[in-house]
Amino acid sequence: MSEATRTKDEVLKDFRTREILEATRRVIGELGYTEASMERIAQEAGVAKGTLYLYFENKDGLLDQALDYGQDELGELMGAALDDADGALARLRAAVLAGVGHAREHRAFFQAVVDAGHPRAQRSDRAARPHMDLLAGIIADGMRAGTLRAIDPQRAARLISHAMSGLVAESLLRGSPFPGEKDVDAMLDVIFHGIAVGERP
Amino acid sequence: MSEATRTKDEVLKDFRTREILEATRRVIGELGYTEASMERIAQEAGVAKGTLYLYFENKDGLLDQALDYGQDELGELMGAALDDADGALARLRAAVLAGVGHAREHRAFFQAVVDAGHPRAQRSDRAARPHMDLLAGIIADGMRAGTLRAIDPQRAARLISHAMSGLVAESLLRGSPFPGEKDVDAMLDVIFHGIAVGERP
Amino acid sequence: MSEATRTKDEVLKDFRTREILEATRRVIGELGYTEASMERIAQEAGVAKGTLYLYFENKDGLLDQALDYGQDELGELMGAALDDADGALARLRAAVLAGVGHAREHRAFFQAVVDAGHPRAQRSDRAARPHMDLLAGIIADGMRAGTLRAIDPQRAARLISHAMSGLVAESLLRGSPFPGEKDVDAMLDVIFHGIAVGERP
Amino acid sequence: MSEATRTKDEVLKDFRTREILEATRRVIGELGYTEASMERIAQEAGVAKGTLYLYFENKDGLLDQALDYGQDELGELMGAALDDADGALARLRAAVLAGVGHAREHRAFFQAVVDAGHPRAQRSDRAARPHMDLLAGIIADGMRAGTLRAIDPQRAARLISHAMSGLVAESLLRGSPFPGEKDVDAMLDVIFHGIAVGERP
DNA sequence: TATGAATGAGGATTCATTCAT
DNA sequence: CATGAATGAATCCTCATTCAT
Repeated sequence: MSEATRTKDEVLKDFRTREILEATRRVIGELGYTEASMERIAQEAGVAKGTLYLYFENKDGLLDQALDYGQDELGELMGAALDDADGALARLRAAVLAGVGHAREHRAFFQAVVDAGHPRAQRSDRAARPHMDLLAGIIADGMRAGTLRAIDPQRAARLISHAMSGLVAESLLRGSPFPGEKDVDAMLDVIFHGIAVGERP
Repeated sequence: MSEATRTKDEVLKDFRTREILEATRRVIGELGYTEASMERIAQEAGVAKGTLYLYFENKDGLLDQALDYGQDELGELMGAALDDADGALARLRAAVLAGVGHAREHRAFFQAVVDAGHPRAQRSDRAARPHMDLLAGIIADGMRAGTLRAIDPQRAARLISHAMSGLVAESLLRGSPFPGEKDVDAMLDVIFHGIAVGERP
Repeated sequence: MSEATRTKDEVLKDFRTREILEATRRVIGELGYTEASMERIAQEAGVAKGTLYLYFENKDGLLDQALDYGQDELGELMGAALDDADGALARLRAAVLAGVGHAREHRAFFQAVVDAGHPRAQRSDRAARPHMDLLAGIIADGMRAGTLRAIDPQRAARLISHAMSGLVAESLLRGSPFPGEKDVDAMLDVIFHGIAVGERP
Repeated sequence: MSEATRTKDEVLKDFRTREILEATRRVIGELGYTEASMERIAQEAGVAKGTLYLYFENKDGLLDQALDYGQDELGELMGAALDDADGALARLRAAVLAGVGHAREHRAFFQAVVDAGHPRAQRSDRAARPHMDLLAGIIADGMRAGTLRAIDPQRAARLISHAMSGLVAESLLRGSPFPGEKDVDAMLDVIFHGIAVGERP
């Protein structure tokens, strides 16, 4: 009942919370957003349906937090991938590859995390998405370093994010193989160097 | 009488079909895909629930056709916008502006139409999306004319499409003003000229 | 507009009425009672759905009259079969064989016609079923002629009717071959001679 | 605790299952098969609509099991009635009286249970009806004991079953008083001793 | 009279949420 | 705290019936 106990309880609570969020992600990744039910999530998390309501307000809250959780993780993954990369272009490439790798693990869930147009995304509390800030940061750095043209980093970051999302989405849509390095490089080639011929503005 | 009558009936049927599809689009645009109910769509179309089933097999069929209808309309709008534009870049710009204009009218519905990752999109019979073919065509022409670099037109078209979608999505997400010419141009600037400095490959 | 015309109209009306009743019977015979819809009946009769309501009050009325129609026809069929038969037992046998023959043509419909327990039967205006009166008549005659024991003709007639119905029902239920003469004779053997051994009361 | 609890839960579950089945029977008895709705059954059982789906797969499953439940109960009732009866004829009479008694309690439901021609009966998993086996057993015994003629026990059992069903059905149809001992005896008199005069085959 | 498009009440089923244990 | 049985609002869909043409 002392401080230590309370802390232990909180740790436990955090642990359970995370477990449920990861179960939620797995279910969304497997069944898609619409088909994810509380029943199925509870099953996946190994708890009873009612328990979900001890940790989350309601379904909306659970899904929103699962999104946020995914956002954070995606941001961290992309951030971690930067360690080995040098220069803005290489760093952007590493980040995107990490993002696509994340998508390979979580499929449908990835869409919801990245896609700003997703019905759920519009309701989420959190407008800022960490991985976008990360991309924008790299771009801003690149501009300062003279590697990149003077452009709006936020805009460019969004563009890259949506391009990455689209890459994955297309493969899901067509049932074609998951995008590999070649696909990512082809996409980045356009974003890095443009499609036009001749002088740049 | 038979022929005339049949034709008249068919015209009427087509008219009603279109009315229902447009009502469906409005409802999707307002409530999103998941929340669009047959009840609500019927209300919006000014018909009874049962009437929807005279024109469409079931809910899936209605939503699928609404998507196709949106796809076609978007393709036509973008195609029509090309008449006044000269050169690949100008034509791409015109097409994207037309697409964004379409989105202004239909908001959330636009997402479903453009977004390949949307759950519904994966079920639709139609894998090809006309507006993508259109964009790819412009790019291929531009390459032949020497205005554009040698790239994969399909990939580039997808990139532009997703960028366009993302542009709109972000404004919906943030509640910020709808993207105008300035935003489109900033986005296209990156795609046209790339973000990198220096020699192109 | 004169009497002749009205008569002609009436003839036409009767003709249509009969056509619809026979279509109804075919549909019931094929799909069963529960699955028979106004749509399907209209289709089978070659008229529009609305037309059914010009000839019958509503679905209940149509089904009831179809039952009555079947009752009358069954009675007539069984009556016609008596011409060649001599003696009460032979006449009963002929009647039952005719009834079973009718059932072969109309299957599920027959059940509804004969089965007093059928949900519909309980609502029908007509309590008396002609074929029962016919059977009762034969029995009464047989008693007068000394061929049959002194029993209640009505009760015995009902018993035979239900036995006949059961015979057909079992074959429908088991998917076994339709009852033939052998099955009918085995059933009648019991009713004619009883199952007991020894003196009769 | 685990075993005891599980047992207690199972007992409770069985109890609820039975309650719902009996409610179903009451509703069928009152409204007939076709008109029995899940809504109404839930109301009768004093539970919510959704609860029905915790105990039964769907409507078909519920109705099927209600039939089976009725079949079993009827068979048990008829079986129990045999204890006090001696000799094949007396035993058959006791069984039929028990069957009619069961019908008095459950009226229209009884029809569905006994009537092989009922649409539902044809779908039920269970082709064999216990009370028929019981009757057939008595008859076979009687034949061995020399009390009954050499006949097909199965056929004779079916005949008796349908005769019993018809007896009840007629009283329902006519609104006449429920069949009493006198009616049963009159019916059995025919089946026991036949309607014909003179030598038996 | 005949039609068949339109209607909307009604029915089966699902699933987020609650609450007694 | 945890459970999961129970709930009932909400949803899709069918089909008997009506009515303008």
